[in-house]
Amino acid sequence: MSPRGELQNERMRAEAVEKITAAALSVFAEYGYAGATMKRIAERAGLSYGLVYHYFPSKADVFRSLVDFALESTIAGMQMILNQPGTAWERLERWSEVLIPNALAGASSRYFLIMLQAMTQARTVPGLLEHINERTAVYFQALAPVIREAQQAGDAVDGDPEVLATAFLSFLQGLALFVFHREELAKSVTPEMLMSVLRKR
Amino acid sequence: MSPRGELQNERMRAEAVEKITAAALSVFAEYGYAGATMKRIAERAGLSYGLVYHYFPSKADVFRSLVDFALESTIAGMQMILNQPGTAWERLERWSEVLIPNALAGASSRYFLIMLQAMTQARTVPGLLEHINERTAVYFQALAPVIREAQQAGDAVDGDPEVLATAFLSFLQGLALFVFHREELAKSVTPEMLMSVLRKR
DNA sequence: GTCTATACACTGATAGAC
DNA sequence: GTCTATCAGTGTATAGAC
Repeated sequence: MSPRGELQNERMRAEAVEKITAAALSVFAEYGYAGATMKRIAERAGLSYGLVYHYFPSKADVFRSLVDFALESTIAGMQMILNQPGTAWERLERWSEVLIPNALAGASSRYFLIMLQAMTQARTVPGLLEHINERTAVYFQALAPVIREAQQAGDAVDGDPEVLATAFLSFLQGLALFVFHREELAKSVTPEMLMSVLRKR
Repeated sequence: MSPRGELQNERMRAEAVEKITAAALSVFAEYGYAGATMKRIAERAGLSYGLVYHYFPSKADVFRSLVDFALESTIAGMQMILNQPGTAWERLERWSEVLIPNALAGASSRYFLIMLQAMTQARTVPGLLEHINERTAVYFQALAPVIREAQQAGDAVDGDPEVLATAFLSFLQGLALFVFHREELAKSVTPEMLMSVLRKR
């Protein structure tokens, strides 16, 4: 029997981590941080209990990695869209059109749930709250100037751009929550409704 | 020593239940259902561990009583305001003006957090999810006709009234979430912003 | 790299004294 | 009515075999 190549090992590891991450995503979204168990994550991943600890030092670290991915990928997506050409209002509209399906359907909707779980009950995870506050600040830093630009163009309603950004993001997170309980209704909410928070009357 | 009167006993019980409820409200809001412990609730109430179980059969029951109070009191408040005289739009505005401060400040803001916790991670509490879905249906049943009336009067935007109600309530719940992380910003959100979701353009 | 078995701490709930 | 002590169950994390 020839020894496994380093490349093959790397692939096995990547696959295991992938399985654990996917399972953890669904378990945390469903049960919350405290309610989720490592046993359940291992089962849903189809791996043994011990192996999860081979790849992640602790339950908190599994959760942190999910939160980080959720934060970084949405931030990257936002910045990409907001930096494209077009008027400020058009760029905000384009972002909404991406955001709404993401928050309400598909795999990425789970990440919105994870963020919700993290924000509501991750006080027990050391440093997580600070990290979230730090990274979500980026949303405001990126959004506020665009909103201000839209105000100057006469498209967006008057008011503190950061407050408007807060309203916008709150609305979005709230929608992700309602998908669980009123799925059909929540999925009928349109990007236009989200934009109505910012639109000049 | 004269025996305690029945009246005095009743008062002691009411006081203990009050203390437990207040403590549980803050602990559940802070840690979530699974993360909260009966020990912590007893400590925060300033009572012994055993006494909590003397008044509540289980942790789930403590939580359920909070969720129930949150649901029933907001439903009662909503129905009272929506049944007052005035145009449909005026009544919706009046409700928003009550809702925003409630969701964002004071003791009742905690109840919004409890509802959030219940909706995100109360799968483990038997029957709770069904109960929530049942009772929140009342919101839609009460809101939809008023929104439809406002549409006919030309004040509210077109679209399925239930979907609009979903957007409205999602926004509100999302705001309650952001109070924890961006308190000053969230508190600057106005009833007018909430109403913009429904307003005809 | 993957697994099973186990140590150790914590939590929900109960029993029984005062 | 209020308390302390305790039981049974569960959960995180680790050890060590293959």
